[in-house]
Amino acid sequence: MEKKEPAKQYDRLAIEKKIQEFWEKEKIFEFSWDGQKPLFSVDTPPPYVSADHLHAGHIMSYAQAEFIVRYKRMRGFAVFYPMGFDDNGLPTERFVEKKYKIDKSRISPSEFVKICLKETALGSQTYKKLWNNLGISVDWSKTYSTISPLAIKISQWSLIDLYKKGALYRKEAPVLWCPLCRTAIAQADLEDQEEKSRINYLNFKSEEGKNLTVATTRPELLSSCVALYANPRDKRYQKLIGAKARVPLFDYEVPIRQSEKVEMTFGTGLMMVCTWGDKEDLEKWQTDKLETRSLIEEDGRLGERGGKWAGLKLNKAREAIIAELREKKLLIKQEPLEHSLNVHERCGTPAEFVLSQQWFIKIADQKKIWLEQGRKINWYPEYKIKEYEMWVNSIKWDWCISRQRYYGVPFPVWYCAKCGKPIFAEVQDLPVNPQESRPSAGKCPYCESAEFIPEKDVLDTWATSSCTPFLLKEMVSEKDARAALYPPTLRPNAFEIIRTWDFYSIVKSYYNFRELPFRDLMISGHGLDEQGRKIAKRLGNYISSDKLVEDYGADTIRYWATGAMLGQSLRFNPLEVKKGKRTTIKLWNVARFLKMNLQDFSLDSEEGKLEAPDIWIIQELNQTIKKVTRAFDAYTYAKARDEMDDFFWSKLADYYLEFVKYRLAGKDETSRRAVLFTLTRVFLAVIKIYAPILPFVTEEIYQTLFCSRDGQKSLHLSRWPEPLPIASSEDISDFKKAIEAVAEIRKHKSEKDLSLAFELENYELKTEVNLEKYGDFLRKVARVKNLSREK
RNA sequence: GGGCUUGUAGCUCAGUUGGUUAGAGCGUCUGCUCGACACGCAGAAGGUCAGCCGUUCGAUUCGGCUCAAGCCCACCA
Repeated sequence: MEKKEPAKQYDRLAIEKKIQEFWEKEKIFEFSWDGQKPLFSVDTPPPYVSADHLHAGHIMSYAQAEFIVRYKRMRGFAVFYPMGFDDNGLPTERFVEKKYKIDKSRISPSEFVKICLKETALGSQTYKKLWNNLGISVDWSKTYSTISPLAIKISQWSLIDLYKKGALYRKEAPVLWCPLCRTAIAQADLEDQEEKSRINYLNFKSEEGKNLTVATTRPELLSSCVALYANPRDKRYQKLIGAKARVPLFDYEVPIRQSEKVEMTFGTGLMMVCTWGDKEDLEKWQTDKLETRSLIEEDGRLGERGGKWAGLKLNKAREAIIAELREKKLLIKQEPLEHSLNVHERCGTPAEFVLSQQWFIKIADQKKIWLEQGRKINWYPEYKIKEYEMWVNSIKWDWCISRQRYYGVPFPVWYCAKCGKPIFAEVQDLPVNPQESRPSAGKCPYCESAEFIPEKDVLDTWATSSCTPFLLKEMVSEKDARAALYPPTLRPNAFEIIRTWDFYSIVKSYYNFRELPFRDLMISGHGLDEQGRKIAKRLGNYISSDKLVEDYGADTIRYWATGAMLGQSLRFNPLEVKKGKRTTIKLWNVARFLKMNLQDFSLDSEEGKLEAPDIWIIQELNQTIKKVTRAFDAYTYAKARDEMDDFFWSKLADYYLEFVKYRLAGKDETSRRAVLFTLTRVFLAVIKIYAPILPFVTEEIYQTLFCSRDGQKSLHLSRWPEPLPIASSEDISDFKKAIEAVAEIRKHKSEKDLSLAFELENYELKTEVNLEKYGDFLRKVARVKNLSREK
């Protein structure tokens, strides 16, 4: 690099841009493996296509993982850091529908898919730009898309493998259904939402014609009622158990049954069970083998059984039925009720149960295995495993993976037109789209028929992304590396996808390979606004990530991201960002100082004689290196940053640099050389320990000052610092008294409103310092002519 | 109702394997232009470590309870 006097002010924009281009041009972060180095591979969350929602929280989460990546790279690991884009499935469809205001009934599936693909390409460009600006050291030659042929192939293979192993099955059952998205969904796709509703007391009739009042929040399901339940200990209803009741308005009989689970104090103590209004209904229906009177259609309207209300949407039907009940004096009363509903997390629509044929992966019966596998993973922070365990324990049903949508990974299966049996694609034919091809065998292996019906459903988006641990290695051509890259070392992600991405990955890796999907799991928290609220556009507290990086600079924003311990949420406050900016600039200025003094100096000459401050700073540095290393090893980047700040600001900048200025300006060449030797080595180590957090400014300094001396093309390819050897055996344990003395004199001057440069005529020290040893040093550093000890 | 997390300076957060005066940054205040840095430097003020009870010679730290906040799960008849 050309030798030029650095600009007086740190030009953050220009330098970050320059460094970014340098990394890209020189392919600094490209994966290469010699078969020897230990590998460190990262299974980064493939973000969704819609990049326009990115904010401080995303920056925080990706940066926190990236600190570790940069650290590991410098520790000598061959880092494999690919990036993926999740552009498949429902989230993408929802995004495209909204953005283009598309009514899917008026557009062909292929048209729609085209738009999805276009948006996907746009989205990945946005991400690439942002991550580059932020200094996320991804190997951009290794990117995947979850709708790419490779991803389709892998996730189809995984399914076929699961089918062969008996973990995948198809059945007709009441499944969780989103009436808006018109597809089956899984338990993990549900979210709670508080709802203010009403509980309606309405009259059934007993066989004797007496009123049986039942409380229900969902009168629209009346025509799917299949039983009433009472608690066997409830004296009011004991003699009714086994008898029948007549359903109002629809006038048919249902049995009255008993269950311990019925809360006697809730409502009237009589519970109406429908097929199917909620989980409880489903359970009773299953265990007591109740009649099936399915009602809700796939579009969320009442079906035929709804009588004159058939075809109405559920909420309309509810109002109409309540009106009729009221009119016929069958409605006794209404009470307000607050409860939470299970809604589809993608669209907020209350989930229903709809009877349909779907594909499932067995998970509900193997909770023990999932818990065991979970415990084998290293959780950072450790307590987050509780969230996983709680989720596993709350699983009620197998994982429904078929979606009645068209943008996604197709199911690799046909059904025999004659015998109806599923015929899976051959592994060597993958990827396949059954709608565009036929089974390669040509005929059904069971009945020899040659007619097939292709499966139209696509896979749950998580059924693909849960394959990323074994998809990643497929991007590498070297065979040995492939084998070594599975399972990946680290998975970093935010806590809300523990129950989806992490859990499903554990399931898939277990079924497919009897392996863990990753070794370490880093769970990040959320970025919050200044008041501690979630960041959301509708709250008006949203600042785009592009703007954040642009306004504050990558190093500064990254520094902010160290502010939260792993797993904790972090508020974004523009004022808080200051410290990062100051640190960046301070590093820059120390580099200028060093460069100024190095101009006429060759470091090829000998070391000089180290003096007490030199030994002291090296000792301090060595302690710091150890602490920072330990902290990064434990993924506690916040602690690492604290340690380096403490050394750099309080030891190096505030003290050491002040201690040595007189020696640098002085005539004693031996002393001067000792300073320069110490300073270059110490500062190089400082640059290196800051490199994972502030990669831009440290690289710039490395390039201008250290590149030729340290011998690496980039700081980020250089070796992590080891503690420096100290040749001298001089005991300097009393030097901290000298430091105290300096502080004392500084304080004295400050109290007297004097400049630190002001030379005191006389000063009597309170600090017990060895003046014979450090008197000269103190007189020069603290600027006192006559220095003595207080008597 | 259950689980997890959090509660420390005005604000954002460290910390304490139980031990003299509890730390940082931001903010505030007082000063200071020494050849790295005013995007700076030196200093100061500011805390019943949420509350109560226990264990202990000693508790901010350990245990129990209470209160408050956040997240998740359950409740949805």
